[in-house]
Parts: sequence; C-alpha cells; structure tokens
Amino acid sequence: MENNLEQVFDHLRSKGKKLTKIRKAIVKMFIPGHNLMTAMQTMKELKNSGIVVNKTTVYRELDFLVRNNILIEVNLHPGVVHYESALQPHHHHITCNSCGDIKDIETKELSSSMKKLESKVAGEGFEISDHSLEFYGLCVNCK
Amino acid sequence: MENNLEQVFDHLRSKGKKLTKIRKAIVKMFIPGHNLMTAMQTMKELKNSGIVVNKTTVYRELDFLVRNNILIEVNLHPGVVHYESALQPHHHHITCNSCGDIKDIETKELSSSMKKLESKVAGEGFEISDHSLEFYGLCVNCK
DNA sequence: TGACTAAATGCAACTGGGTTGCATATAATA
DNA sequence: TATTATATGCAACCCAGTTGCATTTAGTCA
Repeated sequence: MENNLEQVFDHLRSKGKKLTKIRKAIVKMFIPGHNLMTAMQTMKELKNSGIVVNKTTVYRELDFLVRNNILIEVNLHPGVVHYESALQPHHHHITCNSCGDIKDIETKELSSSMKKLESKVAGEGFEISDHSLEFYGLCVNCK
Repeated sequence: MENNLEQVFDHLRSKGKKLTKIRKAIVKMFIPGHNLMTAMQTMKELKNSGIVVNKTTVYRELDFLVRNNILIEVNLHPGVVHYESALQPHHHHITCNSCGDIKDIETKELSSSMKKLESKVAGEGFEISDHSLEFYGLCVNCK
C-alpha cells in the first residue's frame, strides 16, 4: 500500500469498510505527512475543522486504523499514546524534554548493528517482531 | 554509587532522607537484582511480605527513588510505568507479546553505531540526553 | 531520654486517558 | 429505497496516577 490517500481509501473499501466523513477526515490528518498526534489532539483538530466527534469514536477509529495497518502507535511517554502514519519509512523520534517538541529522526546508521543484535537474540530463542526506539534531550531552542 | 544496599542507604542518609521501613523494603526489592515492576506490583509484593502500604505512598516512594537516581522508569507499554534499578549496566528489554514475559537484553553491539547516531543528531542542534529502546516479539515458550 | 522538626504516610477525593454496553444512525449494496 | 453490516453517540465506567491536608515517624539535639 502506497503513501497515498486514494489508495488507503480503496484498500479500506475493498475490505468492506465504510468511508465515513469522520474516517476520511482522520485519515487525511495523518496521511500523507509526518503528523504525530494523540487521540485528544486528533479530536481537537477535527473540531477545529468543523467536525465534532465523541471521544469514544476517536479512540475506536484510531484503533481501527492501527488494526488496518494505516496508523501505528508510538509510545513516547507514559500516560498517553501517540499515533502516526504507518505508511512512511521506518524512523524514530526525538522529544525535547523542555518544550515537548517532537522531531523525526533517521536511523540508517543503526540498521546493520540492529540486525546483528536481532539475530543474536533470535539465537537465544526469542523471536523479535518489532522494536521501539525513542530519544530524549533538548532541542535547538531550548538548550 | 555502587550496586549495594548499604551504600544506597548511606547515600540517602547523607542527603538527610529518612530510612523508613517502607523505603528500605522497596529498595531491597529492586537492589541488587533485575527486578522490573510496576507500582501496583510493588504494592502487592510489599503486602506479601507483610507490609501494607497505601498506593499514594508507593507512587510517591517510587518517584522519590527515581529523583534520587536509585530507580529508573521504563516505558514498555502505554498505560503503566515499570521501574527498575538504576544501578545496573545499561541494557534493554524484550517483551513477549503473548505471555507478557520480560527479559533483559544486552546491546553492546549497538553502542558504537548509537554513538555515531547521537553525534549526527547533535550536529543538527539537538542535544540527546537519553534514549529508550525496547523489543517486542515471542519468547521461547510462546513461539 | 524527651522534645522538636523535617520528612514520610494515610486517606479521601479527584483527574484524565481510555473502555464498555447498548441504542441509534449511516454508507454501501442490491 | 430497503436492507444490513458498520460506524457513531451517550452515559457510565475502569484504572493508573495525583492532590490537599491531617497525622505519624525517623533522625537530631538539648
């Protein structure tokens, strides 16, 4: 599946899912792009664009999009889950401990040693299917 | 500070902190060793050893130990914070998606490429002070 | 030893992210 | 346009974690 709105819609349609105005609006907020948002931020953004939605709906919709491989959950801090497009190259994030700003970060320099590590762990019997890598520090403005 | 109970106690004493029976019991549960527990698990363990504590106290105590660099917070999944000794070599964890079992994992094969990455990001103006790396998959028993 | 005081604890009420059950509404299809 | 699976709203709930305030306790010192 490509990083393209119409293709996401077609994909969902082909699985017999409905394209409601809320669903479309949420998908548009995340794809394409680098938006990283919590459920509550998503709800607020929807409101700003004139769509008032119940919080239950937002949570269910984000869950739905994760189950359908359109979004992924990102765990930056305890207490709140962030969501972002699953249709982007693998990357990580760096969070500013002072202002809270979050920036994408490319990690191709890690990929070979990451693979080495994963095969080592696999050798010990564990089968790794996923990992989470997040950085914390101070951004240009705050340091 | 060494990975040693008495030294931890001395350290706290020297900062004018009290060594209550609850505090001592909690520190003992985490140090030395590889215990990784949530606040609620900690409370339960205390209860099992005959010490009944209010949950507020547990949360405050864990916070206190984090602020005093004796414990660190570990973010494995949304919704709950784990704690472990800060007095161990830097390591990571792998969580079994099926049974929930958590195992320590050594990552020395990552350290050089991690450093490379950090200096690259530093070059872009961000100052990294910390990172979180967690793995998810299936353990020997579950795969 | 007892008195003093900062630090620690308990309690009850609260916050906020997230969930559940159930009734209603809506998109897709024929 | 009738049908029906899917999606939505609502109200009540769950649970990790927090707050304010009153009480207790560990450590210090007279």
